[in-house]
Amino acid sequence: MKQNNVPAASPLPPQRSGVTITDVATSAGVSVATVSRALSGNYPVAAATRERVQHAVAALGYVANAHARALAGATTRTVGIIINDVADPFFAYIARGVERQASAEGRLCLIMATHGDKERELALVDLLREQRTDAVILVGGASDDPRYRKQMADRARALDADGSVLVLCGRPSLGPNVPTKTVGYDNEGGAFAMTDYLISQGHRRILYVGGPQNFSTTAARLAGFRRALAARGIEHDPALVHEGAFGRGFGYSRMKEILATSLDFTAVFAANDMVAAGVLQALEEQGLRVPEDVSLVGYDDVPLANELRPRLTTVHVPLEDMGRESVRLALADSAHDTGASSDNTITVGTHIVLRNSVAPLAPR
Amino acid sequence: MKQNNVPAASPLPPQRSGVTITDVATSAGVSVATVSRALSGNYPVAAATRERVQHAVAALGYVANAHARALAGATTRTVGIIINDVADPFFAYIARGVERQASAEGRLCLIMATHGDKERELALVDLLREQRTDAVILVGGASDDPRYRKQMADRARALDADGSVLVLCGRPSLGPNVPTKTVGYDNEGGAFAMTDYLISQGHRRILYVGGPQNFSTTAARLAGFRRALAARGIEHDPALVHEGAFGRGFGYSRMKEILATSLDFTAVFAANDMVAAGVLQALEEQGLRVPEDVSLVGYDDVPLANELRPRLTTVHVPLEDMGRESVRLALADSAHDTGASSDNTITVGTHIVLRNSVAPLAPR
DNA sequence: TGCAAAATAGTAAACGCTTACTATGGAAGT
DNA sequence: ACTTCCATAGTAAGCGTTTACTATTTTGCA
Repeated sequence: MKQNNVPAASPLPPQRSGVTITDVATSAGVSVATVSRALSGNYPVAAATRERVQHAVAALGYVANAHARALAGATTRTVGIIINDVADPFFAYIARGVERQASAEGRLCLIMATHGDKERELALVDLLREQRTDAVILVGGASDDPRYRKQMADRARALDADGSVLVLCGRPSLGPNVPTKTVGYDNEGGAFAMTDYLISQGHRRILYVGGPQNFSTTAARLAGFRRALAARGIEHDPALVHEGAFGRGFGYSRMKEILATSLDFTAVFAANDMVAAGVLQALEEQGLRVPEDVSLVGYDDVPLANELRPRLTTVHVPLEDMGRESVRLALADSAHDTGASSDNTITVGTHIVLRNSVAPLAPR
Repeated sequence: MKQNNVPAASPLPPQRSGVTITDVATSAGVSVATVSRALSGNYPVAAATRERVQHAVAALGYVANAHARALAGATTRTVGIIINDVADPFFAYIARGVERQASAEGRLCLIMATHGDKERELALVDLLREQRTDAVILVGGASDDPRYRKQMADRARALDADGSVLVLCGRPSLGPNVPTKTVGYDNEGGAFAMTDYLISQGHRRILYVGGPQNFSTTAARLAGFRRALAARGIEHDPALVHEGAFGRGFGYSRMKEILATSLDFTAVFAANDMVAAGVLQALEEQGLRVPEDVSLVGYDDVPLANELRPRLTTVHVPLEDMGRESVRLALADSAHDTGASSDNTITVGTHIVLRNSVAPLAPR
């Protein structure tokens, strides 16, 4: 079907044929400069000329070569975003915000996934650096490995030197002298509020399940959890915290294991909603009712939370907004650096949303 | 914090400083050609020289400019993917497959969202054309508007002429003479199988809810639905099919409306799992039990299906595989065009997965 | 009626890399 | 010891745009 009647020539090399601006210029009978100007519209071109150019463009199906443009011009009109996994709702919603805002600001969006591998993350930042994106947005918690931090800091500096910017979305600063922008949310505060709510419902022995170890997000949530306990004068039992991972699978399997022991608890604080879904299944399979027998809460408030039965009480995090703010902040014209530093940090709020997975502790 | 002690110079122009290959060459005391070769490794370079180059690269934090490389070389090592919405699991899982396979084949992934706007979709294809991506993957069902089809066909040809390729993932062909590749799944067959299953359970009056009108996916699913009915000699009642949209919101609101009428049905076939979730909520609010009072099935088998209660019986579609296959197919070396056309179409299978949302119809 | 100032259009120099060609030096062959 | 070859390295010509400059018309006004 792709055959025309030309006698099959020798196997063509992968010819990147492509209509160029020169073709358009020739076809319209003007110079390439004029074509460029007629298209970008940043320089006066006579109406008649512009029209001829547009006709030629349409006739030839010309579209500019973004790479040539990026090379000659100053900006690539592209932002890069690095997330763990495209299909994980936590990241997907942030990515949606990024994509929407980028698109609203006329930018394309280069997306890459680390699959939780921090070495890969470093490599991806370099890949994005090669692309000369206007910004690179790093999403989600980070490892607290010092070597890794140093390497990332180096990249932040390189990006800055290139006129780009590294924005940390939902992840802690790389240090006071590292040129980055940050949009964060109150992880510790959300965990505090949720824990306090559980306590107010009479719970004292609260199991904390999930979140990778040595990970900023886990650390912050756990800190809020512990602070709330301390604030109410409740002794902290290390046997009740079970770090591990953020997935549904981890929630399920770890809860199964715990259920096989005789650990005593009346509520479970899952490190995020996915973990909560796994925990819920384990509880369900054990014949334990939520919230009658055990209360359960999550974190993030992804749509899934509202589909679970019982509907999950959780901490709402404005994921999409975070994505939007990240690109807004990244693209904010920090050119007029009026000494008074334009704010390089945005913090969005979290709040708990009460649904049906928590019940007051009945006196036993 | 980004302040250093240098007396604030006059407002620097947005200088895209950047270490270039020339800097590396100078620093290593070799020519740029040698640096290029040492890095790409496609031409012999003395070990000692290569080492000096690598030192210089590391010392300067050099990364190649992908745009210059794309301009000079032949490929951009980038694939583009156009989806409806980054956060919709149907698309997110396909996107995950695309991202993973692209990354496995050393490609970057440019992702864009249409928000269901077909004009925007056309514009996005052009944007990707500007980027000279090695392939552009169009995901999900398509409008059957002829004008739109023609425009898309033009773009497919342009892409083909540029040495790129348009791949249709889960969407019908643009016509016999349009150069595209396709990875599809058996929409009609899945719907047929599911409907037949419902019938085998005794259901005769099955409500079909969801799916945009004049949309390829809707048409195919509905076709399978009707064919199954016909095969069993069941009269088709037009009052039972309610097209509209693919979202949870549509499923919920339309089901509410239907429940307010006296329409008679014993099972609901939701156009996809999201719609099913909405339908389920409406049913639940009405005090109807699933599957005791009404059976419910969905389509796609996104993870949500397994979180609903009852767990949703649905049609499994290997979304991630489809994404993977799309890039595999797109990047397959169709250079050795041995007359015998290498296959430009892949079709993945679907199958129904039985869970708990369907019950045999009890004789009333 | 002239002449300066707009308004337009053209020329050509980057932008940072890849790669065909060309050059150089020593190893190998006789 | 003198060619003939390799193995390396360098030169320079693009790749398709943008944009400072420069050149040519027009237009506006005295």
